[in-house]
Amino acid sequence: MRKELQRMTLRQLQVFRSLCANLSYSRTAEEMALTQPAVSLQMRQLEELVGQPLFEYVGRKLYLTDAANSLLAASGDIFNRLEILDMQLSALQGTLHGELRLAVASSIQYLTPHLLAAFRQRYPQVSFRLEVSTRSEVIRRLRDNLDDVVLMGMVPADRALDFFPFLNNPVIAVAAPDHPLVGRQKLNLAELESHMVLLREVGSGVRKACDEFFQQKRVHLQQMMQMGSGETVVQSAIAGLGIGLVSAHSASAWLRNGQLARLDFTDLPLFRSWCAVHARGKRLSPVAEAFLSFLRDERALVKRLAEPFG
DNA sequence: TATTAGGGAAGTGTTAGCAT
DNA sequence: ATGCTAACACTTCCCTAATA
Repeated sequence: MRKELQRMTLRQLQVFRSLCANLSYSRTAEEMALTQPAVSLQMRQLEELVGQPLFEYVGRKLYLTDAANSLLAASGDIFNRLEILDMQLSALQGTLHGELRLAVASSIQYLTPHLLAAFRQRYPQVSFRLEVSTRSEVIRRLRDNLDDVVLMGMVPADRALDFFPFLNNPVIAVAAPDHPLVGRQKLNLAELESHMVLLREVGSGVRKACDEFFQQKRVHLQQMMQMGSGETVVQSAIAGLGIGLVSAHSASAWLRNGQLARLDFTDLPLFRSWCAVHARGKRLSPVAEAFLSFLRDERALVKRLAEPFG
């Protein structure tokens, strides 16, 4: 490694990251409680160590150079590592504290807060940053290493991922209480072919599971509408648009209060699993490790938490 | 808005002297 | 040998004021 780089200080990187975010020397100075010349000087010295310019002006606007983008990514790693160290040190003193960064696919968003609450009961010093996104967005976040742990169904086949299932994710058929199929027992899947069926959007885990399931069972839907989210499928079913196929976790509240009825198909529910996922080889923080152990070792508790949603 | 100059305060590293 | 402390020099940080 070039000797100069090793003389880079954490202070310089802090200022650098702030400047990258603010794209203004004076705003950075304000944010870091420095004077503006101090920021300017720190950056000039950092540029000297790096051996290349980090910022350039085009007109009045400040832009990052390629070197700055590389440094930004590297400094992100460095500060993440320090955060992990901080957690490790606190774990050595007997308490686990720090932030768990979690991204979840939208269908599991209702259950997640209950998982977090139970986890926090055990580790009261832990805080959370929760990101709720679509399945494809969650996959992108996994690739960009933006979170500690991801919860999703239908984990993409990718060798670079480590995952394990921690909870059943039943996909059920629901409809408005006045739907003609409500009340009939042991329905055959072929019945779906003569009714309007509401499905999640392509790319969602539930949709992927349904498509594979129908193909396997040789069911060919005649009338189908695609909705943008589990929430919308549920609301469309309530509104009487048709039969919705959704994760039981997203329909439970409306099943309980009677706005939705569950249809009794012999081949349903379709059992999939919720999985905890992270990039293989990722250095997990102690908090992330503890959360994964919690999901892995406390199946009974997790299952109990999920019951109101099943 | 960014840079430069000059200076005080704080931090860091080196050395020597002493104790264990 | 090893560890601790104090003294000193050097470096770094960040300020104000002036300037491009």
